[in-house]
Amino acid sequence: MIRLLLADDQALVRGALAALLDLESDLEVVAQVGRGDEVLDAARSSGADVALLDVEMPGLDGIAAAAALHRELPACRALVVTTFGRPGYLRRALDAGASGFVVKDTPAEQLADAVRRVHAGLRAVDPDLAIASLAVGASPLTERERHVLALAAGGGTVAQVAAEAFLSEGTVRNYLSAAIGKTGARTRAEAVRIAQENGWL
Amino acid sequence: MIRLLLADDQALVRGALAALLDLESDLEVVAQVGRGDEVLDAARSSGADVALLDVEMPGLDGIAAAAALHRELPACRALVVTTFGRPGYLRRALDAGASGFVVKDTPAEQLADAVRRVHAGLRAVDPDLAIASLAVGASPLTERERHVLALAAGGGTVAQVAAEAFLSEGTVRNYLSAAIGKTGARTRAEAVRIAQENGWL
DNA sequence: GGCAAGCCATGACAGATGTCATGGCCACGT
DNA sequence: ACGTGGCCATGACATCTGTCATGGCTTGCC
Repeated sequence: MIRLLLADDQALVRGALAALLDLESDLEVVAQVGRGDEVLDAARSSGADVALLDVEMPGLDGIAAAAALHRELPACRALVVTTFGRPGYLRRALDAGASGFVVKDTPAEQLADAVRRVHAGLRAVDPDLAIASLAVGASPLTERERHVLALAAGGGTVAQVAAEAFLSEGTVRNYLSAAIGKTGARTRAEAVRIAQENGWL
Repeated sequence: MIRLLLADDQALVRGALAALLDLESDLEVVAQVGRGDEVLDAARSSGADVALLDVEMPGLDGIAAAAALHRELPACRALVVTTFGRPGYLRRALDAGASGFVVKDTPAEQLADAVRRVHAGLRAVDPDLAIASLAVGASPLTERERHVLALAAGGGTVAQVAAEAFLSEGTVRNYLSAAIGKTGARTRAEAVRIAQENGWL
């Protein structure tokens, strides 16, 4: 019997996944949480074998939660389940020590298989996404560029971003310009969109 | 026995919801689709009593699908189930003839109740969201302003938007300026973000 | 008809944005 | 030690954006 932990901020989806997985005779949902920062404690106290983690969660995102699990509780494997098949997410999830990565587009029948593969010590990765990840590659942005672009993503002006990042306005403009060039965008807003789609923020 | 149609583009969520609802003795999932433009046909051929519609779907969004159902097949009630609790969505869904509106944050137990209420001819609406919808009110944007802002949301330059909308650049700037003013934003990007959060696009 | 209100459309102008050239600093290979 | 390449930081300049004033058009209301 494989013991499962579910982490997803949408209660309806969490409950529905629990119902789906409980139908399998060899699977058992032993814990459910709605925040990333509750994953570690819940995994410890429930003795889960596999944790299904959504990427988008309050408190701590699913990738950071996977990293924490891998470090503190390596016996509990992490399987990241996400809405958005952004290539950068896959790479970051694997770097964080996740054993599997599944998009919510995949047929329901394959989820239980992915859980079993992960529990057996194998990897479970969406093949299409793996190819896309290779094609897109790692983020071309430097740390400062990423940071400034993330601040600008909120829609604030250069002056606001400069104040938040403790940089001069000219420097902020320069980083944004570099980010625009590297993403192949023509405006700041387009650069934000492209970076988000690729999971670079 | 209430007959259900599920429409959600994420196969995993769709399957999981089906598993959850099939656990209820008085509910039966008779059809599942992954695109909005397949809803009407599926509802007709399956004779569903209630349709659970996600808002974000390819082909036709859930709100438009609800409108089509209401017009062509009034015997089948529409219950909109969405990830994003954007106030504008609720208003537009009700205008389109939907009988209920549920956010995916709500506890799983309440979904079956919402289905039963809708089937009984009652309305099922998230109370918090109803209040938020009243507070935000309808979109302050005119049709042209909304259209131009939606085009600009992609991150394109004014010249590109002007070409797509067959307007002069000055006019496009004027609409964007009006949209920025009405949303209380300070930049175009911020106006896009605010409009999206309120479901005005 | 006369009039006000609202939407559509445009151009001129001030201010914000994106590009470029420049320079300091650090790590790396020779 | 020296040069190379990469990242960080800044200011000057051309371009683009957002604001404003203006006018035509339709709609609804005395």
